Amino acid sequence: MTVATKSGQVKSRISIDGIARLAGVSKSTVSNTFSGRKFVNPEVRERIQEVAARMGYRPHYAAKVLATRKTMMIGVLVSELYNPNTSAIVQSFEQALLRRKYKMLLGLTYGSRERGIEYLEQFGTGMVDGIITTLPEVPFREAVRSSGTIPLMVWCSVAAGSPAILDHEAGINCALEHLWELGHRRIGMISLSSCVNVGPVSSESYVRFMNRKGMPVDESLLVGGDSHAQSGYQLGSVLWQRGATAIFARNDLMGFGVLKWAREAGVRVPEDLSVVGADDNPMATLVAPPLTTIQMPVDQLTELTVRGLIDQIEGRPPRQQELIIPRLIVRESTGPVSHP
Amino acid sequence: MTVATKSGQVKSRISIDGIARLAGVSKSTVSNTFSGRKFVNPEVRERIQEVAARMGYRPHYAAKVLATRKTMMIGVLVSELYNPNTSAIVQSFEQALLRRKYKMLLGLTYGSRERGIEYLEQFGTGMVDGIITTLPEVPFREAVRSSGTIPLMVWCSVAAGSPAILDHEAGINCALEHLWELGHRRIGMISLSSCVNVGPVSSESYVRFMNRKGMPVDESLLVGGDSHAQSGYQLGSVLWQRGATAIFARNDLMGFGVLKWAREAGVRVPEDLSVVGADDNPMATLVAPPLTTIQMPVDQLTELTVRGLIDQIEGRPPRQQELIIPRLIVRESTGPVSHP
DNA sequence: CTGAAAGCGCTAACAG
DNA sequence: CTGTTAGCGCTTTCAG
Repeated sequence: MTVATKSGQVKSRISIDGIARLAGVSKSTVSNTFSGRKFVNPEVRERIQEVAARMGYRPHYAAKVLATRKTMMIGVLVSELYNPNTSAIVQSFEQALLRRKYKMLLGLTYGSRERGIEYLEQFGTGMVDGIITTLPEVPFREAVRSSGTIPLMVWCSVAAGSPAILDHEAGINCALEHLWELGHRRIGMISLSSCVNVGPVSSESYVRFMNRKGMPVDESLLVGGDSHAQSGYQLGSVLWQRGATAIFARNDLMGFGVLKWAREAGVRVPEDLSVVGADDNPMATLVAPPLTTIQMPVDQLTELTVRGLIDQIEGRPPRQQELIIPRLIVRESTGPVSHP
Repeated sequence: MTVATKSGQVKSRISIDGIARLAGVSKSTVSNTFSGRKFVNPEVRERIQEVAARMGYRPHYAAKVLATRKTMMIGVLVSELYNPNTSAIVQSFEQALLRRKYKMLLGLTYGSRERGIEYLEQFGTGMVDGIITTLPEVPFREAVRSSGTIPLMVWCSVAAGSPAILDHEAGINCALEHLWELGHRRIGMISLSSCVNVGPVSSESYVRFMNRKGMPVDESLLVGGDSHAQSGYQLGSVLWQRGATAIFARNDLMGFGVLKWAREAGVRVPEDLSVVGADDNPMATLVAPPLTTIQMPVDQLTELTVRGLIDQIEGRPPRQQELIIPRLIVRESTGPVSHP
């Protein structure tokens, strides 16, 4: 094909035939020297490479894909990048993928189911070799349906037989136990309202914990947030008014929000109020005070899901699902209850 | 092509020929009903759509690309997603791109020139219709060379005739003027050491500013950071020891770092020390105290560069370059000098 | 309005 | 070890 550039000259992207002709060999030989799949006489190989370099030849991606049925791309779907933890996940995926020579096609949906479906359908046209979705708003079965026959992995989903899942209940116990030991008895929790795919709901774990401690549960201490700082900011105030001496936010961003509210309201953390988050968000050390949190071992989780996906793409049998146990990271936002 | 799934059944991805045969029409008619480029008899069209739906047909991406030479993908290159401001940029690109039906192939380089080149070369095989790079470590000319003939836009670059650039000097003046008015005379600045493509160096602007004020400049107040919070953390201490009463960090992440250091060192912000950042990082309202900063109008910048790129892809002439003037956003990290 | 045929650029048997 | 020959699935003239 020839392309006219604005400068008026005509640049023609040279193809494998051109190189073959110029080097006086056949297409297959050129193909072989580039793919390295077959041995090519060093002399001719060099000649070919020389010509290719001179002409600025690059094997055309789509043509290769069409012939080999391999795109070496993976579609990754997340809601948005506003949460630094999500960015960390995306970044970690990119690394895990690149290690295996795959590239990442990133789709953001901003919580829109429609957009998610749209992306899945497009990915399903053979745009990618596999898909990873973290979308809470589109359940596994539907994701599979929209994407067609492409291998698909859903992030930390209980339902989908994903290769790795986080033991949320263990994480919750971990946080609650920490607070309990510091003497807190009125512990507020801000859970994530919209979390499909994630297994048992946080509040159930909370109730179980309190039962185990022989403690009656005050339902008014259990509220649902939308994952953004803003909702921590609002709910922090609510929970404080209801007499909480500690707040467990189910993600760090909301934890940041309660920290911000506390600061403005003049309640001291951790002297007056303890707060723990969850994620181990990259920013958790930068807020004031640095946030105690339940760690999410991002790299481990992404590595396992990518490995699982590639296994599936390459036809290997699925491995045992791994249950990742989160750990507590104590920083400065938690301390003993003050007894007035 | 047929694919054997692990369940033993054979799923064959149906192609346009299959649909044509089943619907009793020719390939071109099927093609036309899908692309909508030509009128197709409603009856026939419906029959085709019915068959296609029943068979789960999807036009194959690579084949279409090969035939049309349009990938509808744009490669975006950034160093990493650790800085929430970078994430905001990426997110903004995704939106601007999606609005025009383009998808985003995201490459991260972690500051590695090699990785950047590698990505550019791969993009250059026809994987994308255009490229946007924000990489400071690979200069425009080299980026063009590695990517071949693909349209390429570099983020806010002075050198590259990009459609939008930030007026850095104006931003610096803005910050400095604000501090000056608050009575600060010993103002430390943490600039970004590795910023190619970005125009005049920050320290020069600083010197010009001070000259204008008739103020001798103390070179020891000018230090270079690496853009991460850690370097703000260290350099904050250094600058404080050198007697700075205010610090201007050339990005918010470093600003967060000096805030963190100050807090640990017991220096109060803004009573003892004022700090201003630059970016208007999404996290700037969440740190304590909320950071005064020089705004980077991310959406505007991305919209302009995307528009410029698409213009170039579709052969439209380049438009006038726009100079974006950043503005000051005053929050709580700056205040009047204290005179001891 | 619909069909036939010729590619797009590359790979993959299969011969030589 | 190298060349020949078919496609991969879709678009696109160009006739009918």
